[in-house]
Amino acid sequence: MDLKPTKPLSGFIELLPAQQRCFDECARRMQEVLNYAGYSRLDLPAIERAEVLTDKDNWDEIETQIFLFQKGDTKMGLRYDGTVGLARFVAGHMNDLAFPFRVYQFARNYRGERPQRGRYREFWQMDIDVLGIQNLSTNYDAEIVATLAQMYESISDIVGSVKVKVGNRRFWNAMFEYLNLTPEQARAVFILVDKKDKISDFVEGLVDTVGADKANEINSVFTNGYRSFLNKTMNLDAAINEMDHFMELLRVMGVKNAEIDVSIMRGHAYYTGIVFEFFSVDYPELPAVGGGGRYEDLVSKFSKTRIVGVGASIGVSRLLVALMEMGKINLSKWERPIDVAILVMGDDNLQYALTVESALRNAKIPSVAYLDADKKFKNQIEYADKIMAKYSMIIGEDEAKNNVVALKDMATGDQQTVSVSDAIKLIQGR
RNA sequence: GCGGAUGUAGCUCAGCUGGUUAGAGCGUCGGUUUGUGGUACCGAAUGUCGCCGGUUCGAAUCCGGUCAUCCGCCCCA
Repeated sequence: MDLKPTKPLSGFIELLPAQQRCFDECARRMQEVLNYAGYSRLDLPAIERAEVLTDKDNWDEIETQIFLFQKGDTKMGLRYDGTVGLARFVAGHMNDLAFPFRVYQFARNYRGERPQRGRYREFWQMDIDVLGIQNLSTNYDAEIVATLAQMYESISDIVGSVKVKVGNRRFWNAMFEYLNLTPEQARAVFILVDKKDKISDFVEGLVDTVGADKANEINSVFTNGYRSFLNKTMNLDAAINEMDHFMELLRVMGVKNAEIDVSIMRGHAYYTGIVFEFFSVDYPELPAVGGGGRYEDLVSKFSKTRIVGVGASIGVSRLLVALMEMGKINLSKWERPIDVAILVMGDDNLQYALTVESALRNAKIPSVAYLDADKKFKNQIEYADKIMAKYSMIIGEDEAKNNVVALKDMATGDQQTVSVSDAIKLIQGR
């Protein structure tokens, strides 16, 4: 008989138990930060109607990378991020929500594209949004960045520290207006700036697109700084002041490692103002590990009410799984879930062993009994060793008869015969 | 969709210019007298050498195709 493959599909992730415990702990800490920051969790369906996931505006971008399928006459697909579902949800439950609405999702998302390092077809993402009706102060933009920074900080002992780079779409729109670019030129420059760090012929590209003079001015944003465009137009002033105010708020909220980098654009069509991306300081080879920005009219395809907001996401898989695959996360503290292995010398002693196991578990000591009680002792203690139990508790005829256990410290090899209650005290260090 | 690399045991890989029954380490299972592990020793199981075709007396090895995986590009998080 042909054996079927044991590997998951390309781009899908499986974690080993210790890795999963580490992942869960990181997720727990980040969600704890969100709870204190007043965010409610939303757990939406992974599958949405195809018409919800796609529309004519972004069909070309999305159609090639989305998992689409059909049941009967219903076309559906797997969500590729949290934003679309959130927009649908908010539009449908506006009466039940209080705005500004702070909300997060921690969920698997799916992209059908070809995988590469740090990019998966199924991945966990933490989506964080603040939504307002009609208006929402850009102060929330700063607050959400501060919240993200705290989330990263909460796991920095595991994944290292991050820095955040801040850009502004509004600044570039004002620039394009100031330079009188055609929409086609603006779009081309936008893409060039977005890719600036990746390409070597940035300036040449600008010259080809807008001519030498304007290319020079655009490039001077990076050589002389964005503030050199103050006092040119009202919109430029507004955008520049917005960035400076934003950075001032980050400073007040204690965000470290924040800097303006106007080349941060983010490809998404829906961002309209401040945008930001988080990068690993300790592992600069990783792509952005999170980011987001301000958007307008998110909900317009579901509702006539104008909803604006600021959203961000943390690529949890990208960050954690990539580091695990690189061997950069010390998993030793996640590899020891069990404190006590109860070794049972023969079926006759099983019942007593089970009462001991219950006593340990009631005392909140993670413990497992080796229930193949007729297996050789050697196999049992090898198992205790393999799961890295701190203690073995050996239960044979004598122990069962006298209501005691032989407690063995697996690191030192020391062994003593004590009552169950004394064993619990010893294990708990009292 | 495009380009590059790689497909041999559960895992990591070795097999030089084609030559009989295909190897190592790790892991798994068993054993070194059946209440003492991490070390050591002995033994065992497991492969149609990714798939199809071609060249050849003979192919894991050479050639073509195909599929898959990884890396990169496009695009994106």
